[in-house]
Amino acid sequence: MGRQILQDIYDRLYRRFGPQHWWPGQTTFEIIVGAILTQNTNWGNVEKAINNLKRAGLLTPEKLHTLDIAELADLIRLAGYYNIKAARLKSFLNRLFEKFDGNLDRLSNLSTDQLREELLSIKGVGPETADSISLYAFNKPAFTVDAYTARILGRHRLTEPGAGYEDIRMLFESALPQEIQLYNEYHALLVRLGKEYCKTKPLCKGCPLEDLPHDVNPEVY
DNA sequence: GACCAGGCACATC
DNA sequence: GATGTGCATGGT
Repeated sequence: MGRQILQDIYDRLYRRFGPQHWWPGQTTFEIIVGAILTQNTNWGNVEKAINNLKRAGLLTPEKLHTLDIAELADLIRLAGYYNIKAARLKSFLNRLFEKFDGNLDRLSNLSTDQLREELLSIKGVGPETADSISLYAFNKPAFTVDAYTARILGRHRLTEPGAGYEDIRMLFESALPQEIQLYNEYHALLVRLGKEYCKTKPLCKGCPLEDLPHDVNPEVY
């Protein structure tokens, strides 16, 4: 199963939606912070929280590393789960300063696999966050899977019902050329499709994949 | 006033 | 190894 259908889906999405210009964020560090703050959270709220940090002049590794965790939690309140996320940002920063001298370039020098392992060993960084940081902050070819991706593939019966994160990631990475720009655009397009047509309550009318075999029974996913 | 959102760690079976 | 639960805000 493979290359052909995944390439076809990509082509359909790109023709419909065009380039998505991800990640929405200017600096490497801003992308990392956004990746942690957006865990199970609406992106609009994340932007407000990031703007709070920007306005306070705190959106650098040094400043956030020094900042009191309670003050950090207060600044990111609008992103939800603020106590947990403050702790997660801190655990990333603690690793960055303890092992990499606070220098993001040193993290960037790791190989794709090494970086993935390093990120996954940080408490609060799971597979999706690790891959989105690898791909969008450090330009490594790590295909990023998210809830929309799993839902879309599941509804079109392109994955087994019990497929996990790694299964889906390997599906894409083995079927597609390992190109950073392709991975970047594909994930962003799947999110775009998910937001517009493939929420838990599906709106299949007008979906660019509407004529592919699919099952919108919520029991399936 | 439900239901949802670009997850993750931890407990329990 | 699979499944359930807490974490929290603002938008629809």
